[in-house]
Amino acid sequence: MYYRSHNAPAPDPALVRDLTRQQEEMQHQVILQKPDFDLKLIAGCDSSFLDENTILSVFVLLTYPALELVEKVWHVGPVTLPYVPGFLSFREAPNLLKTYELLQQKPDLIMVDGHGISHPRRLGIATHLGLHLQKPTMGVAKKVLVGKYTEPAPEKGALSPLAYKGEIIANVLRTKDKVKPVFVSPGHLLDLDTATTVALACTLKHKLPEPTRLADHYAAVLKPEAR
DNA sequence: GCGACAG
DNA sequence: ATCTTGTCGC
Repeated sequence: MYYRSHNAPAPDPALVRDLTRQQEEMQHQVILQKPDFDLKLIAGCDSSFLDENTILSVFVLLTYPALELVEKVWHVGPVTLPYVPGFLSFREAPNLLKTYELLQQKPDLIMVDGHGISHPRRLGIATHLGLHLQKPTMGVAKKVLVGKYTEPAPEKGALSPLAYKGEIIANVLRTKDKVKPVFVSPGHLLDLDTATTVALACTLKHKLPEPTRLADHYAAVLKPEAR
């Protein structure tokens, strides 16, 4: 159960049961291994809302390791489900998948704003997208969803494991000196070490690595034009 | 039973 | 996610 403000719509128990079962089945298809790609293009994605039922999804494509922006696409669509912790993907992934189709070139890896396997059933939105696209994905979240960890050292590059049910599901990574760390986890067709290395390699002068930072930026800046 | 809870 | 004022530091 989770706490919700009194005006928020109560999630339908039957729906939650169905979505939970879907994630439990998808979980068996997740593959976590060293990728076989030669990382040349990396994508970042994020969403924002124009109103309660309209979502703006964004995908950016950057070169790696130079991190130069080569493409930026966005799409506006309706959202049906409410936000329920643990089921974010069912609310935001549909429109992100449509946006992905707009990319002229496809990335070798996708960095998602949210969690990968650091999720109750190892099916955060990054994993969900990876399974649907059959493409390597990783998640970079700003807040923890599940698991325990100790605060990493205050210097950039410091990290500590996020443990959940005896497994290390993510790395709590300090991407900037004395700034709150981010939670890096593999989504699909990737391993934790590579995800962590890439996250750090994509971090320039900000807390968020460039792919998700730019996607987040455009998700906010494009709002006026999107309406 | 009491908290915690991505975006 | 979104709503919001002032405030700190490069």
